[in-house]
Amino acid sequence: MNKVVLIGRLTKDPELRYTPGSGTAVTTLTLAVDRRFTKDTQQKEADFIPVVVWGKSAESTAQYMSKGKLMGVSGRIQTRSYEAKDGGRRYVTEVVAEEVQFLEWGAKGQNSGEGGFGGYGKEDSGFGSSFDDMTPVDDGEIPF
Amino acid sequence: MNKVVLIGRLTKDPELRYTPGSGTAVTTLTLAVDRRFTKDTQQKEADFIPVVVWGKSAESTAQYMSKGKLMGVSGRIQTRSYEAKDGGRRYVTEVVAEEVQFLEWGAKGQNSGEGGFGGYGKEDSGFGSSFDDMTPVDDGEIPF
Amino acid sequence: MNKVVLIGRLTKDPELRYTPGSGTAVTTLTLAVDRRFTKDTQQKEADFIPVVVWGKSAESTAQYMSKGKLMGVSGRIQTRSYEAKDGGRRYVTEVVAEEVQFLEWGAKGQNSGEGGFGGYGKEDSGFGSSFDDMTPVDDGEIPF
Amino acid sequence: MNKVVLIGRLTKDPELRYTPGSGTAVTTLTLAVDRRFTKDTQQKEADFIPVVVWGKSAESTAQYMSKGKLMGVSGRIQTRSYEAKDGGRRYVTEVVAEEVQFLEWGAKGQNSGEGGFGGYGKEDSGFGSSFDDMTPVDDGEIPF
DNA sequence: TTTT
DNA sequence: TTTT
Repeated sequence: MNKVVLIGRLTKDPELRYTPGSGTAVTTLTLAVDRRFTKDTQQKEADFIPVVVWGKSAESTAQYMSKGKLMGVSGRIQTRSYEAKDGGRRYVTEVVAEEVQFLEWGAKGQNSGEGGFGGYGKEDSGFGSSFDDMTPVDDGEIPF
Repeated sequence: MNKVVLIGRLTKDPELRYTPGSGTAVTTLTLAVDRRFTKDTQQKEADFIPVVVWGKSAESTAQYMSKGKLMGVSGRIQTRSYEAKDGGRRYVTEVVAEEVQFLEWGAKGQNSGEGGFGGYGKEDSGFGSSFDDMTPVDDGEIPF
Repeated sequence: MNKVVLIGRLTKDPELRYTPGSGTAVTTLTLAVDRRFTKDTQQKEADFIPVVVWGKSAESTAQYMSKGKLMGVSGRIQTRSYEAKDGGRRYVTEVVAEEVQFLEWGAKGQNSGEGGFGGYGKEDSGFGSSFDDMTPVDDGEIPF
Repeated sequence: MNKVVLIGRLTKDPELRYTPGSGTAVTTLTLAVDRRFTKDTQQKEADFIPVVVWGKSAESTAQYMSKGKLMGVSGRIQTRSYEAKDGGRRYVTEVVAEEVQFLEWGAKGQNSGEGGFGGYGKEDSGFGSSFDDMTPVDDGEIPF
């Protein structure tokens, strides 16, 4: 059993790539998730969690999400390792999305300033989109 | 282990009560949670999940949430039974919230028509509020 | 978003049926999940959560699980209603399994008394089985 | 919202330490969690997830869990960074336990061979222990 | 109607 | 650096 649910904001615009082999879409992003217990002595009050999205959802995420937008993710924790430039082994722990839900909309460039929208609600005819059509892909194919 | 996470919309305004004994606040509501696999033959495409919120969060929920607003809930599934008016035993399965997150704001009456707000985003100075200060209370005290 | 994870014990042997239409296997069971906060004044210290398992996992569950065995389940909460014999509408809230994990093994009849096994560990060559091949089926097909 | 549930086996005996400041107990361990979709081409079929347990549960975990034992954990994902010996910044993503459940028992040294116990079931008078009395502690206090 |  |  390996289950994760996150609600947080993108720290940057998501990055969409395609695997060299099968050409599967894969989007990477980092979610800033606010902590509940913000002790005053605790300087950092959010966790910055790396997320990987595969398949059609990867493309939707890259299209509709951008820096600062709110997003729900469910999935699992994955660990992998790679060789760093200094020859050392680095260990990566990240969340592989199984379902994504857009809680605020807005592509990159939108909503930046004078009056773009950005809310998510009745007025915007927005609704939480939920995707689940991701194709898990072999680890070896990850292009990063 | 008994863990639940939901994101959904209130089907009605939340109902705030206080326990007869200790006077603890308790709010009940129903979340409509959209299903992911909407097969065309499937007429109902949401689940309507009863949620109970205790303590300070109960009051926040009653204050800031209303019909149609989007809300995140984590908690656990609780079952209990009661005697119906016809003398039969009824079994209730509901979610007891441990943490609530308001993904859209707006009290009852707000946002109804001409131009109230309702979005949740930077423009609205909105941010996802997360509460966790609920006091679990004895089953017997539930006033419904 | 609608996610549930449970670890609990079967209150009875699971019941395996097949849908009239497509003949899909469906197993129903109830998990007794111990509560964490057992206040002394609280007489009931477990929740009894109805679970539905579909497809190949339904058959595995019926085959390997029995009353008292420990089981992990992940899935989602589903609500539905039906007409009771007295003509009244009854509302059901249950967990639909997406993944099951057998934490103790033992078919019905096994492990009952003089020395059957029942543990789950190295000695039993047991390992946690995890299934995910369930076929969601139309609500209307549920044969109960 | 930041929720995690894991069921997996300890890759090594857990390590119990105490924070220099307040003397709070903290146990670190790694859970090997089997993946569901084991594609044949995929050499690694488990994720190795670092877990931190605080407080009284830290001591229980160190006392009752050991290499190979099966354990359930719920909690949240935490990220932090530290300076490596080579001067570079390293980023750590780990799970902070909020609840632990021992699905197999056995201290270090026990269950090693000829006939130690290790199962978890009626025969062993075992029952799933669930702890939740952990005291979250300041990041700066983590002694590693 | 409940499990250890 | 990994468990069954």
